Amino acid sequence: MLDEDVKTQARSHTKCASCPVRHRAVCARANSDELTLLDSVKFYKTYQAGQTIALRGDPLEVLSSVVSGTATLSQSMEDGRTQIVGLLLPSDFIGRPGRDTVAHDVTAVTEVTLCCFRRKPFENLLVNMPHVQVRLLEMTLDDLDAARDWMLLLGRKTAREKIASFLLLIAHRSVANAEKTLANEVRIELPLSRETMATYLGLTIETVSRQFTALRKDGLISLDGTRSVFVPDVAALAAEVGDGE
Amino acid sequence: MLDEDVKTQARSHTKCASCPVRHRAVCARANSDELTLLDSVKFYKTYQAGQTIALRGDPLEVLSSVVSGTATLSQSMEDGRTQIVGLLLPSDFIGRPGRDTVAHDVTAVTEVTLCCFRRKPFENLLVNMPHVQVRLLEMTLDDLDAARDWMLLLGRKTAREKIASFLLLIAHRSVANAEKTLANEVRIELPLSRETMATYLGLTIETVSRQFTALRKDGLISLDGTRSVFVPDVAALAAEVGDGE
DNA sequence: CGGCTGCTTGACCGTCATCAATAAATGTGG
DNA sequence: CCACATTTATTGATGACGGTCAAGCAGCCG
Repeated sequence: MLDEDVKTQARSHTKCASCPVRHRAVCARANSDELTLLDSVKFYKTYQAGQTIALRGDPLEVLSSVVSGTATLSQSMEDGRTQIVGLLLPSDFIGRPGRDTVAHDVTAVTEVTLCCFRRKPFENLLVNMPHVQVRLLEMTLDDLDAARDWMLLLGRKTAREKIASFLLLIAHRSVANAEKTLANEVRIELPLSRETMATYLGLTIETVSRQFTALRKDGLISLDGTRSVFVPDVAALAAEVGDGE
Repeated sequence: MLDEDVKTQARSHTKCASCPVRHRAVCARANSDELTLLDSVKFYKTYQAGQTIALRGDPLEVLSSVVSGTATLSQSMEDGRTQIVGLLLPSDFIGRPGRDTVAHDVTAVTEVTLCCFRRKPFENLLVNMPHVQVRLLEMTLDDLDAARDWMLLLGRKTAREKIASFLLLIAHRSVANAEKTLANEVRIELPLSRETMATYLGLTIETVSRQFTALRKDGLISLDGTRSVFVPDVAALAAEVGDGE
């Protein structure tokens, strides 16, 4: 992990009890004893939009949960072709106990605040935190399912279907806070630029842009600026997905 | 899971001690106590090539390890487009403790023998098998890394790169038994048909076939029949991958 | 107001999918 | 073991989808 350029306020602590991701993150099922353990070793860290949080191959010294903001996991080829292999939204876990190097590049796309644990102490504590251990397995399995869903998107879906899938994914994840169900119409605030979306969807920026225009002309979405999307008929957009999600 | 058409010899037991995947599967780190527990509840089951092992949405009653043969995990859209999201080779684990329905279709591509555990008893035993629990998390994390590597392949690689990546993947996995390193030249026995490869690589069968002939004409591989590939210069083939694998 | 960055639109082209016709491999019954 | 049928693989012709290159446009900040 990179330490430079970290804001000074970054290392402020916050009580777990008032943590916005307390009930969704790796600590979701922790009992009070476990929470006390975690609380004693955690520290916050904030990254600015665009900053690199970790690079593949780096020594893996810190594990963390996303508290706020959006980050990406990505994988690159030598010639620069890049694929985002995971979106990291609040409550997502970064890093892998039992491994000593970083497997994928991690980048902040908005300002990101992480709740961090040094890896070794965390691994040692883990044996005394069975609920955390179980939650970690559960979250990893969820990530695996999500990755496999994305493989269908990358391998088989058309550009239009990819965009529709992405919009609905963001819609779902942003209401996940409250209820799990979506209204008939939704306003979505995109956390990603066109370029980042393209990298996530296995497309180019031009194709992403064209598909947004096409969906707008077809009345399936309307745009307010470039980051705010209004979906007047969620079911109609969902019909563009093909299936699966 | 489907019970019909299962061979009668299928439920024969085999001692764990003589199991070919004893040191790589979910039981790899099990101590003798844990192994005794597993041994008491496990049963073998064999599926013929082409048989469906489980379908998405089915109640998830059985977890298992692949003992021999090859199976696929796949995800389909309503119109029939299908993406294979995981190859299941000997030692791989099938199913997910803590979930009650099957997440992906599982299909035998060769004759497959599974070492099965009923889910509920297995989950109950799991709390008394810490080494199995840890191994399961480790294997899940490995699967996640593999899935993410595949996302790069599906999203960004050319057809030629995909085929080269696939050949090397199979080469690596088939020598994983012995040492982890590859010789200068390798003979690969493909466990998959052209069609199944296409479904795995996000291509069509025609494109797969064309790329095989292209690689053959370029002297990077030679074919003996349709399933046996000889790679005279592994490094040369690896140079076709672009990166990553 | 200019300059920057990010987005959109257009013209063109390449890779891979589609459709279609062999060819090779595999299986079956006489 | 060979004729025949069926499945699987290869090869060809053609076209569409999305990539590439390039120009214009919009929002943002000094």
